[in-house]
Amino acid sequence: MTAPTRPLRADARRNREAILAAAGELFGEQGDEAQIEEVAARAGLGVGTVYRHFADKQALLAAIVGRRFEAATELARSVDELTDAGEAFERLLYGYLESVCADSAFRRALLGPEEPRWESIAAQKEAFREVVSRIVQRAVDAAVLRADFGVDDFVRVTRGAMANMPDDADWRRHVELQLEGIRP
Amino acid sequence: MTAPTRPLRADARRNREAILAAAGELFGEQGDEAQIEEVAARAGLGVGTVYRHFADKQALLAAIVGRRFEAATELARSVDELTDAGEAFERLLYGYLESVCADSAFRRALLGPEEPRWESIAAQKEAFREVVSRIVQRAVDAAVLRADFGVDDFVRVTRGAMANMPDDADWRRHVELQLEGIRP
DNA sequence: CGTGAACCGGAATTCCGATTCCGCTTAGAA
DNA sequence: TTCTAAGCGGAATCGGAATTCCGGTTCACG
Repeated sequence: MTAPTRPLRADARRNREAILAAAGELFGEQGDEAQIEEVAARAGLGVGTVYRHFADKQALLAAIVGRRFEAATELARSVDELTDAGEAFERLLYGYLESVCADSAFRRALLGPEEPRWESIAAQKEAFREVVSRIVQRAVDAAVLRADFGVDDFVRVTRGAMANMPDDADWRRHVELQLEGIRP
Repeated sequence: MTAPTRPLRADARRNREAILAAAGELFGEQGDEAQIEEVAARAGLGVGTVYRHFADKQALLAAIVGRRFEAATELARSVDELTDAGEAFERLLYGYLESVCADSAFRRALLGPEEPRWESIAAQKEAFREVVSRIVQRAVDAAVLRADFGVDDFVRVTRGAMANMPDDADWRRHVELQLEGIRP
């Protein structure tokens, strides 16, 4: 598949990071409305350079969102170490939602419908889902969550909270209400 | 304010309705992505005619969304007639959500942040909110809802459900879970 | 150093949907 | 029936953002 690509030249690698950093900030603030030209400017580069590293805007967006998923998966893995299933679940829930709250591109990617648009990060999504699934199952077994609660419900609850972002007080209140409803 | 506008010519009135009908369908299916040219085509008219009736795309969108709000308010008023406060609340909740589910432009207008964009329908929104407020209050007084439940929570819960649309099974399940959480 | 493959910058181009413009048509008052 | 203000159609224009292109620059290997 991926031909034996020789490593990037040092400056190119640096620039690539600068682009990802700039895009991370801008997409985080403005979602996909942020413009490539602005990303390039914030990275201190020309648009041409952005396009040398990413085929198109969508690819850049996907790179960012993919990273967020990876971070979320890492969070999930780390809370899964906790002995207390209930605590693991709550930490996952809030930790995940906080990361979503902080990035509107991530948020929109999650709230929007599955589109062919996000094919490229299907693997990351799946990885996250798997760990979440495990944590939810543990919480159910520990009778911290109602017996019929499943991963899909986790998705519903979190999407619900996202719909009340970015105001912090707002979504937290909504999560509290929901927590009342998903206990046994 | 509104100058003594003489009534529209018969054909113009008919066309205006055709445009609203076409736009209602298209925006309902595709949200604001639907194109004016398509609206005009479905109404069997030219784009110029659409612009003769509505200043711009946003105005047309607002006209549609405003109508949805009015319908929702009417629904709310009618369930407010019911004696049983609990039933009134549930009928409002589900009735409202069903109408939202059926129209993606309405949904997006509700899910998106308040923008100056929707100024023109502020009155309709406010009217709806007021009736909802009354119904929620009755439900709280009747101890059908937890004492600290307010209109804002109604907004949170419904936004939450919308985030899980348009799949029907999905949002209904989510509402059920939430209902568990908002009872006393 | 000397070279050339990799890179970079950013003006120019492409795309695409909203909006305008104006000559033609028609309802409906006289 | 006539006349004209109100309406209509849709090609042409505008605008704003993505993407391309290519002459000039820079790393890094010999």
